[in-house]
Amino acid sequence: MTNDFFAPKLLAWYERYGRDLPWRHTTNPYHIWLSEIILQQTRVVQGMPYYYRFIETFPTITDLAHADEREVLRLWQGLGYYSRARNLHRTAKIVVEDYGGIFPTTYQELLKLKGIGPYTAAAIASFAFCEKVAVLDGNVYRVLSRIFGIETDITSHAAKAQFTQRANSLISAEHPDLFNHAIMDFGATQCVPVSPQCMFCTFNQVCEANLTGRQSQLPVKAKKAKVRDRFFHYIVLEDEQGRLAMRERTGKDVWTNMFDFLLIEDEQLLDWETLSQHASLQPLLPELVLLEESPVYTHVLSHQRIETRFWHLKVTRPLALPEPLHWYTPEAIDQLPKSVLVLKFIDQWVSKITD
DNA sequence: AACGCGTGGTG
DNA sequence: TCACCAAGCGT
Repeated sequence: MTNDFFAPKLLAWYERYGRDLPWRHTTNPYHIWLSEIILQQTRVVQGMPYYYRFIETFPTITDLAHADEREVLRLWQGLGYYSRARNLHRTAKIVVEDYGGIFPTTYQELLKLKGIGPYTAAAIASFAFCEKVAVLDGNVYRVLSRIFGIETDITSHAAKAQFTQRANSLISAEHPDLFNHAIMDFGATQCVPVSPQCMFCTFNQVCEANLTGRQSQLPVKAKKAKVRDRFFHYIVLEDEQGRLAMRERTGKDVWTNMFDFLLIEDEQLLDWETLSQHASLQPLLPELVLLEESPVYTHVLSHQRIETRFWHLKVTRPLALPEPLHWYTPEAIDQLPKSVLVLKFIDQWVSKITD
């Protein structure tokens, strides 16, 4: 199929079958930026409520810039990939402080901002400023690899260059914004990864994958590495006023700047006999009574599988906590950003104390 | 330049 | 149970 034929056909499909999504009714770069960050590696249904909550809580980028990172992370809680929230906040501050609150308007300028890579820069540039630059995301890889029968491994750098070129050679000059919305929507709803209904596809007479029955083989994608197994023992200290000892995570591990409990990690799950000999517990043990040993929670991330047991302990006398732990009331805990793993424990703990 | 970074849904 | 997927980015 010729290049000239592609865009009109795609746009005709979009006009009829495109989804009606809130961020498609605006050219406000702040709203578009926010939606694009939320939607990175995230389904529309999962991101939608977060989009509304952020717009409501931070109506302008200035409001976002003036917030505490903790508040931003708390609002992001449950969405995952939390560096997106940290970078969102950093970039909001930079735009407000260094750009006078005015979002950069070109692909090249947008690329300089933290958290904005090639995909997001193209999305904002085209949707907010109608720049003629093609987006390249998982949908676009899939659609182009199938229609044009491209067998390059899409995780490779060669593929990135090849598909970028191809997409930019196809993009509509009159409606680059609509074209980008359309090709992603087409991938998301028609040219789906598994069992696409090619019978009803507007491209089925020209699609290389359909014509040769290779839908399930395209796009070609290298296998991911196996996930790592980890074993967490969370020591949950509760004082006589019903407060819990929590700390902010630091470093480059998962859940940076989010809150959890005193953590003992090992190569395997340990029983209390062994766990209680751990050095970090020795100064505390004389003041502690073991209340409950939770079942094992298996928390699966894209790259790790974390088996966790929570050890709920009560302190019998006022206790000076070792840094960086601090006591938090249930109300304070609610305001802290927490991983879903920690949330699961907190939720059953709260339901227990409130009967 | 591979790898680390979440969560929830699906077949 | 498991592999794979969902609008990627930073290092």
